Amino acid sequence: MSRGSAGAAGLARAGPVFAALGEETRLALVARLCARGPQSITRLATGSDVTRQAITKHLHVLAGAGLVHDVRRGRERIWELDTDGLDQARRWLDQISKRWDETLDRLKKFVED
Amino acid sequence: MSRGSAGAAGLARAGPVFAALGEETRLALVARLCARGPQSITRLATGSDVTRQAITKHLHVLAGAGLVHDVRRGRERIWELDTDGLDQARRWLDQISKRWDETLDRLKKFVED
DNA sequence: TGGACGTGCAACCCTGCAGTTGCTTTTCGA
DNA sequence: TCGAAAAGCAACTGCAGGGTTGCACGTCCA
Repeated sequence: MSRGSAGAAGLARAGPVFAALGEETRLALVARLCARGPQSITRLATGSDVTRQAITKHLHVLAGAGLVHDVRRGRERIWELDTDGLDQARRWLDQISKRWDETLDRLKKFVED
Repeated sequence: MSRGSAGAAGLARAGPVFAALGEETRLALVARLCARGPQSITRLATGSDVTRQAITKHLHVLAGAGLVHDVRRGRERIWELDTDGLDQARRWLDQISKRWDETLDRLKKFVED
């Protein structure tokens, strides 16, 4: 595979990221972490319409996709955003858009001949 | 929220896009459309490990998220990529990354005082 | 005009997973 | 040291949605 992050490998990496973000509660979680900075689980759960346990599960999914990571602080567990996963997904979208344009150009030339 | 596409409105739009891309079959479908250009349903189904009907459902989900659109041509229905949806998702990711950096800077200054 | 091809529609099965409840463990502070 | 706060663990429920099968409908062409 010599095609960069839009190939099979990049797809395999971007998949879990999109899957993680493709859920309203998790997307809201990411947005909240982004807006208000690193927070504990209970803090994230207050004001949310789901249970603390649900939040915990979602955070682990996000962590699995490389979107967040946690730091223990006393009896608390502080979660904060991880931009690496976001960059991964963005790069994939970039590549797809670019290659799509190239494909259209190729088809256009092919038709014109 | 008057902050552009990273706000609640942008989140509401980006959600379906991520949800659509957050499924292996659909992600592969997008990649395939990107690499080989516009194709009919049966063409997309051949070589895939799922049924034509499954492909059809996935295409409708992608269309709902503004990622693909279809054109009838005789008895065929040709599907092609729609970069608008991709751009939408990319803008959301951009905003999140940027605002996250700003948040970290704010927190840093707050701690240093 | 009839058969082959491409697609649409509807009912159905079943797995994954979001969400909850109840309990235990760990840590802080008075 | 003891109660409260924060989080972890495990079992359970319910439903959305991915996938299939079967059949009907339009379209092309020999």
